Amino acid sequence: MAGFQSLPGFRDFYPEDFSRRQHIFRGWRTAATSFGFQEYDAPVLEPLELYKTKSGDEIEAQLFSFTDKGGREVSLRPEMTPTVCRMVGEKAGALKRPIKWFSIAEFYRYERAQKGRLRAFHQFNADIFGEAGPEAEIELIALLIQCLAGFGLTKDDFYVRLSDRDLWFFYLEALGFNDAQARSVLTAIDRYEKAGDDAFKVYTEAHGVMDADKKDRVLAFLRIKSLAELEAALAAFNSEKLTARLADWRKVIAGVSAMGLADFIAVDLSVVRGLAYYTGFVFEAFDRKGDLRALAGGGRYNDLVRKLGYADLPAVGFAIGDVTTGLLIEQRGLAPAHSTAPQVYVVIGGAAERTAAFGDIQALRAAGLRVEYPFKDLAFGKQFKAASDSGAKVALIYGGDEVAKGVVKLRDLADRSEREIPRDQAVATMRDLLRC
RNA sequence: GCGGUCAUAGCUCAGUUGGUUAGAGCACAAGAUUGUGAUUCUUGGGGUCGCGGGUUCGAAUCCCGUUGACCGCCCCA
Repeated sequence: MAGFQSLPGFRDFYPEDFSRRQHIFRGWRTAATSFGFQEYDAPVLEPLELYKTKSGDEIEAQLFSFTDKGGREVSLRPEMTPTVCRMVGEKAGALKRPIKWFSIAEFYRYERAQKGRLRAFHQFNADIFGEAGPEAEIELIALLIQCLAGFGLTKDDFYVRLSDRDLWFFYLEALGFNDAQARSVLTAIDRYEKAGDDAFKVYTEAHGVMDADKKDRVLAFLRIKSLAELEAALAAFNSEKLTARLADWRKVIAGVSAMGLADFIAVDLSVVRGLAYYTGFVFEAFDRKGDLRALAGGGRYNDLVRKLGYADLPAVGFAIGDVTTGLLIEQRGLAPAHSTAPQVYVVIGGAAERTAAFGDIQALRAAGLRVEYPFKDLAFGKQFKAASDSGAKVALIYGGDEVAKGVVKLRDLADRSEREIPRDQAVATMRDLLRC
């Protein structure tokens, strides 16, 4: 193969691919605006320091970073959260609360590409700033569900696992773990589903063998599958912190249930999410069959805006990726066939008829209809095949007889019925027929 | 960053122990068909066999390197 390849992990979007991508973006945007979120955008290139401050120096290995011609250390954005925190932080004093924003943007990570994970990908991000209570979680979880359900995906296709980092810390504290030990336990929890008992190796190396009774209680917590089980597990502890967290859990579950979305969510404390800046509820969406990577992930990050140098502003947010979402839509056969097909295909008899047709074609297009016609004179048979292949609903036929009579023949391409309409009513008739 | 599998037309693939000019289906284009589309038939364009080197009289085929894709590990904001 001569010529050039695209860079590893980067994709070309041919019209068919682009059409699928637009379908996904449209679904996300429709969901977000119906929830009252406002769209924003930001630079693709940011100071490297922004990401190091948020995630630590190790993050640089995973970034598309370089030194620009002015000697600045910069990076293509690997995520939106630090950027949106900056934007909100800069104007925090002037923004009405709650701040509900979303974006659809491309991100870049210097990682080995795998199924469902590329070096350049798009994400939908939604965040709520300025609301410390679980009302923000209810709103975002409902939006996350709608961002997938809007494509026709159901509770049998995906679900949202809900967990809570604060709850874990309070629970581990009540069991007698110190802070360093608790962090190490959470790392093990994160790996437990995949690695089994080996997940505790790091803990054992750092803090010695865990007391068998404590470990049982950690693993029991991990297996909790419902709010009722959670309440039962915590009943024995007389901890104000745990009681307060439990009250928030009841609010979230009750709110989501009242929206009729209970079947989409599962209590699953095995979700703790890798990086440590999450401060409360965390959640991830997965496909039910479990053969894809996570569809979406998010959680509360109350300290991040302050950590970046701005006001103390509570926040919760999530992101959905286009790659995994696209794979799931594809797998379930929910991808649309033609989203930008012409509505009208104009069939033209010859050179003289072409002149007549052009006037009407321009008028129809100016009226907002999607209209297509063949560049070259073709046999009628060819033109009807092309009309049918194009996905158009109707054909307008400009033959010698029609033009002479001042009419145009309108053919329904589905049932092949035909009728004549006066040329001067073509635009009005077509607008009416196609409802625009 | 580490390991495994793979790479032939736009797509899916065939190609014998190394042997002449590398094939098929689909797709695309033209014609049969100058006023009616999903059929059929005919014809056509399109390949430096991922790239580079080596072995050989001769390489799509064997060897080495390299690039990319897929799978797993690390990581997953």
